[in-house]
Amino acid sequence: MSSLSSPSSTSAANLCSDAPVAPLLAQARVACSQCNLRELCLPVGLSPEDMTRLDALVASRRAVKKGDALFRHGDEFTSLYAIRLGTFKTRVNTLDGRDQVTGFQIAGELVGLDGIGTGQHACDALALEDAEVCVIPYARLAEVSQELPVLQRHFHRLMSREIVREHGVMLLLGSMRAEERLAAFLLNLVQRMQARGFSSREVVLRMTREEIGSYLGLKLETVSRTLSRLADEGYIDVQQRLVRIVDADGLRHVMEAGAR
Amino acid sequence: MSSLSSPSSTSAANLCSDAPVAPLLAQARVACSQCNLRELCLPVGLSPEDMTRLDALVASRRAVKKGDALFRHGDEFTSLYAIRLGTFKTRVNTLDGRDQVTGFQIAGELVGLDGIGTGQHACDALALEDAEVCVIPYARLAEVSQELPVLQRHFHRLMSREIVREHGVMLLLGSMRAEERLAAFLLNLVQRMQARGFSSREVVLRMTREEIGSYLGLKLETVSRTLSRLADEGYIDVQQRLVRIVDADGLRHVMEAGAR
DNA sequence: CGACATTTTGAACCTGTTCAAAAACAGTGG
DNA sequence: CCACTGTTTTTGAACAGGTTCAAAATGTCG
Repeated sequence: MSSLSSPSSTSAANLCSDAPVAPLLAQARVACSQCNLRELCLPVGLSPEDMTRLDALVASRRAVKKGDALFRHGDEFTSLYAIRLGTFKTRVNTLDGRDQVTGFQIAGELVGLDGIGTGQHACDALALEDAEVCVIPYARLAEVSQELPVLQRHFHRLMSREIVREHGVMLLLGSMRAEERLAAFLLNLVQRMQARGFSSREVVLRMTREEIGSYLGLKLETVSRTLSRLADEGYIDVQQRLVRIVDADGLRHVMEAGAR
Repeated sequence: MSSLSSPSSTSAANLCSDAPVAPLLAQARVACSQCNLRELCLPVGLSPEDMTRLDALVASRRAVKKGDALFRHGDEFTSLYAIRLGTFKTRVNTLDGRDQVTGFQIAGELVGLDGIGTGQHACDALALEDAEVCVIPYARLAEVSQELPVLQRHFHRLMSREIVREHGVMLLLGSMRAEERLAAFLLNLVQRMQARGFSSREVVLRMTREEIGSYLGLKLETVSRTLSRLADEGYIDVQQRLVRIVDADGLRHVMEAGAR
């Protein structure tokens, strides 16, 4: 299971770091069928035979160092990326210098769907810590899913879920107050970590207050203040980037408080 | 399916109003290949032959009366809907009574993608005026696109574009001020209408100030006040629901003003 | 025409922002 | 390992944009 914890920098170390642009991992190809994220990632629901087809599809792995971009707005779209290790943020930005974090992605999640529409990526994907992704060439995925209805359906489901996830963010941005946004954010994060075998009581925030603020439509000062308030009220315990969930039900209640 | 609808429409005229649930239009099937929206809708980029396959796919039409639901949150997902006529809003709502308009859809646009993920619709789609849609059974679309790579790609593109559109809304909700939001909203609407052959100088808002407010994360009073302000400043001319764009470049400037 | 919904406008209020400064932390090089 | 520098976080105080509450005006539909 992905060592989300720790500076893992050393483990992502043995890569051929001399590759000019996309450092591909030298290590033996680990197939989807062997991956411990297969229950969360693309292969969900595939039969063993179908999974073999998928193995052939995942061309390579790629390491992305903390702070580096997996892709950037405007880059030609060729592949989707399944995160094996690490955390990413995606963000959109406008010509006039506005930007907005559109999501944080962790192991087992897919990034790059934004590029299918125009053939160019519409956002940046940046590694918040040293990371590793599986490269899935879209053209091949399209071919294979042409023959594998199960895969096609699953892929559609993934895209649809991304749309629905974004609906949720719109709800949050459009109708929640700062405390509610933070509560929702933390609960969501913990829940996703839990699905990956991590504690449901603790999260290490891989992103800065400013990045959280951008995602939640708040200023970093507000994020900081609001976390402090949630701590004062006894819902959480904040120690820098380590957040302990003291009262999850209470947090859920906070999240729903503003609605009537 | 839903036809939450009503005393199934009289004005949607010549439909077999005895249909139990979904009033299907009796009139002769008008194929995609004949539709004047084909350059905007699903068929985009299909060859004449491929278009014939698509014709076979579109099972029926359905009329939806103003105020009625095309589908509702929780309804079983079976089909996508291509809007032939009229305007819809989609909205999500939470158990605790919050809701948020996630988009306004007009002729040539597709609704229902939210349902693919779970097999149930994740939002409501409501007609803002009497409307008519083409019903596209998802199972058949999946089958056909299995054999028509072009269609598959195009469908992927549509979903991806929806994701990117929502990124834009997140940017708006997360980082724009009221005046900027309204400017962006109006410009976007006008632009879409223009692509359908309508004036780029005038729009009739099919939705209330409250609905606009929900979409833009503002209260209806703020929407009203802000429209008045934009009018005072000479960018637009507001007469109830009719908005005339007096100075489009100015509006664009307003939209970008807040960014630095 | 009358009942109801929508829109506009005003005034007080509140939440989150802005500006500012100090504290805590992380990474670098000696 | 420690000192040093730059970044991130916290907290305070004044401010501003949008909300809330309220009432009047305008529209819409039966």
